[in-house]
Amino acid sequence: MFSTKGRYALRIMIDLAQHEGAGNIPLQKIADRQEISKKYLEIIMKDLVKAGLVSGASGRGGGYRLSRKVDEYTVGEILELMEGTLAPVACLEDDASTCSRTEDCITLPLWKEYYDMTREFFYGKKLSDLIESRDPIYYI
Amino acid sequence: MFSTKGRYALRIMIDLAQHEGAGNIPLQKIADRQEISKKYLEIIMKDLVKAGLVSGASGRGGGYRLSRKVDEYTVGEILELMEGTLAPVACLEDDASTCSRTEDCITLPLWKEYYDMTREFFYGKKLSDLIESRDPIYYI
DNA sequence: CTATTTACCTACTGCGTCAATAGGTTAAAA
DNA sequence: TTTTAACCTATTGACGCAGTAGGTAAATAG
Repeated sequence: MFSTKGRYALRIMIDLAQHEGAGNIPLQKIADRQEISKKYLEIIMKDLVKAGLVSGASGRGGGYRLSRKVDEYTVGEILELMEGTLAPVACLEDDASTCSRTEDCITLPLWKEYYDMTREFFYGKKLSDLIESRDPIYYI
Repeated sequence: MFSTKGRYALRIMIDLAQHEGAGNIPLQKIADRQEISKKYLEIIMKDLVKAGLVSGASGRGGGYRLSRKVDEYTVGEILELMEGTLAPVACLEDDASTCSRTEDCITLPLWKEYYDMTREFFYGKKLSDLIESRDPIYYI
């Protein structure tokens, strides 16, 4: 199960993408639109800023904006950033301490195959793919 | 991340499959071979028995055995039984109470597609597939 | 220069689930 | 009747998730 952090982060990124060109977006706006506590979103934003996915500006007229073009983000990198890993088992994590059974673990190839499939799936999806499939939002 | 329950259950089923024809397998044997506490395996076995995947026999000469042929189990049903669901988000669970955003949730199709892919993957793998790919084990 | 707006920072916490452990009772066979 | 093994109920420590609370720093408007 994906945690709220990963799911909310994705929704934040989509929200920012949908309001691109509107300058900096205050977090309160996103919180209102997405119906998520602003306080909690702060935690998620911190990670997104730290990783360079978005940039924040303080003060009046401040807020957040995407630091790249919408089609230059993959869903995979967003999820992996927030979840820590997309691996289905600990043995497959980057920093996994090799367990004694690794050599002839009969289930490892299964997990590996699923892991590869998962990464291909999420890294193959661009942020823009999620938005383009929807009807455009018009601002009057 | 899959929990130990799901992963251990799979290893138990593989162990039983590999020792098919040897009558009932006492849980202590499996615990020793898999290096997992017998006490903990009892919990998992209870679920497997309850679901009818294996059958247990008490008393001397007792133990557990598969209730079907090895190629009549899918990895998916074993994992889903132990994990409760394979859904990546709660909204997709069978008993999910529809949330207010379901109608125009922009991320739902993504989760749905991943969920479908996951189920196809694991239900497409038979227990026998995991074993046949390995060198046979010889008993002297 | 001051007030306002906004991001940024550190710390804390309730809650639930995971991963077991403990200690028994029933069933069946030698 | 003793041994073997499954079956059953209860308990527990640790950890992470999801969220709160309360403050400080930065930037702009007036």
